Amino acid sequence: MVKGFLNLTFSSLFWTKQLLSASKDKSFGLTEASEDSPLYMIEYSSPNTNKPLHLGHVRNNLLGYSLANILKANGKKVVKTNIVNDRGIHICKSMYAWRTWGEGKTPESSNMKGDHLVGDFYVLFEKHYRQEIKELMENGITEDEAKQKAPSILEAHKLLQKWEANDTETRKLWSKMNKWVYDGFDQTYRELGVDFDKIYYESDTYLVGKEEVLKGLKEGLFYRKEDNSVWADLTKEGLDQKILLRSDGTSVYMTQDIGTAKLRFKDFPIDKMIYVVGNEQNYHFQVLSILLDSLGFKWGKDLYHFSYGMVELPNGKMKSREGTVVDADELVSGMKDVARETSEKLGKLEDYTKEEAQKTYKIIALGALKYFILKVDPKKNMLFNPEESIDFNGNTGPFIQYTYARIHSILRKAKERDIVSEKKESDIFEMSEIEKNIIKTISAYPQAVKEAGDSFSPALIANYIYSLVKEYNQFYHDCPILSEENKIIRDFRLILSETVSKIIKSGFKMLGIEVPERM
RNA sequence: GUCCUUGUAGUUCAAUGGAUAGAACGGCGGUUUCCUAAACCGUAGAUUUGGGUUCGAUUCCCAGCAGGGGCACCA
Repeated sequence: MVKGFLNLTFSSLFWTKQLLSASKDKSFGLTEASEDSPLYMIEYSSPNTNKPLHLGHVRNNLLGYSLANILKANGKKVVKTNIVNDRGIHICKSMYAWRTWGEGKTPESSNMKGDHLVGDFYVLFEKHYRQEIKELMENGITEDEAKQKAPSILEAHKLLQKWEANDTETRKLWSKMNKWVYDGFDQTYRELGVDFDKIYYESDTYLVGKEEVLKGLKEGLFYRKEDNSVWADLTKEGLDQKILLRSDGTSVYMTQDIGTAKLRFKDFPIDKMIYVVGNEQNYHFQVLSILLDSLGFKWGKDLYHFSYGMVELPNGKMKSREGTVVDADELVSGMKDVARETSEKLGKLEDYTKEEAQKTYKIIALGALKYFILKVDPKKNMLFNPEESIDFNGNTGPFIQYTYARIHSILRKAKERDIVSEKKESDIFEMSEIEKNIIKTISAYPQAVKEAGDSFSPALIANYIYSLVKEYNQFYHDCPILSEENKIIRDFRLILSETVSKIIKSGFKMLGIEVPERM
């Protein structure tokens, strides 16, 4: 007993038993889903189709994908879903700009990813729009009025109305441009290594939401104002009034989310619905939960808003209008360049073919990016400095990948020398403190997985893996493995190393990060 | 204005009410005839302020200060 704490020591035999049980278990720390496991649906990504994905989406995508893996590892059934906001004024702005100034440009003709092309027209729209507002204001019109009366915005609204009225030509243009965007998104998703089991489109769900709202109106849950708009009164819940249908009858974000939710629960036997959406929408989801509940959906009350923090840049928030966004595609390709340069400088992969090397650069680049983002508590805002943030040394993805690669280098050599380590309990040697510590950490893996699942936190996995690797590197530095003459100790250390690498791979898989055999 | 949220080394991040607040980057100083030095070791350096609860508070409560976000017929 020291200062009221009970300090226990265990024998080497105890620790070898712990290690062997972890080593022999093929899915150590993981729980398989069974027939009656609950089904979790996770919505993430949820892009608008008027611009390419940026750093904020990257955090969302990585968190959503990782969360899905973590829940699977905890024995849940998981359906990953994406709600694509494919309709609305934003895409109409791009459509108007393309039709007006696009000169028939296509992704092929301009050699551009479709999402970037469409995004450029959105920016072009905003530029013209701002100019028009400025001119109107110089003619003595108030800012509010100018924003509504500018010719560009009137045209965009006209397109939106035509879209809602199913105008053939408008729908054709809309389909064409959205298709460009989807091709671009698919490429980015593939690059990031994220995927979905089921994609919903708001153009398919908004009418369902509208029906629900009108039904609620009939039942007296909502009320209609003189101007024909429909509202929910949430003052009883301590909130305010919320608009559900505009005076022209068109639906808003909230309405669409109600429709999407209804469709999803019709399509899947969902036990828990998780929305991976930024914390700027906390209020929205609070309201959505109440509205779904009052509309009689029993699952409304316990929907879970996985509310993550914003990604900030050194000079503040990302603002698309001010051009201070970090583009997802550029980010990834920049990371790959740095990975390649670093690797070439160190001369590590000289006997690799170009393809093999390229593949490894990608694994390292994405490892760095993903780990950097996922190691931070999802709930908190995080700062991203494009110049300094992504490092390959220290507490980083590549540091952990490097440890994995070194272990596998040893395991390859062991194989070459036909060494087959005997997996049997033994206490005939004195284990070092660091070896005991590593086994202690290994034994804590199942608990770490469980806690990450309970608290929906990829950061816990990242931090766990880091501490394991930190300990292992110390051991690697201090203790000979293959060159250890005592075969019992050598085999023990091989098993220890192999088990650590297995956990690195398993934990990183949950984070969506791959590990290289060499680097 | 109102509601929510965050303040920890120079910087970016950790820390279930519990032992000496833990890392990384950056700084300074070391380690390579030895399984990958993208590694390892040493060193200096921090809980926003003031109250309260508690045997014990970075953690819980109240107030101040500072940052971020919400309160749209945007999504």
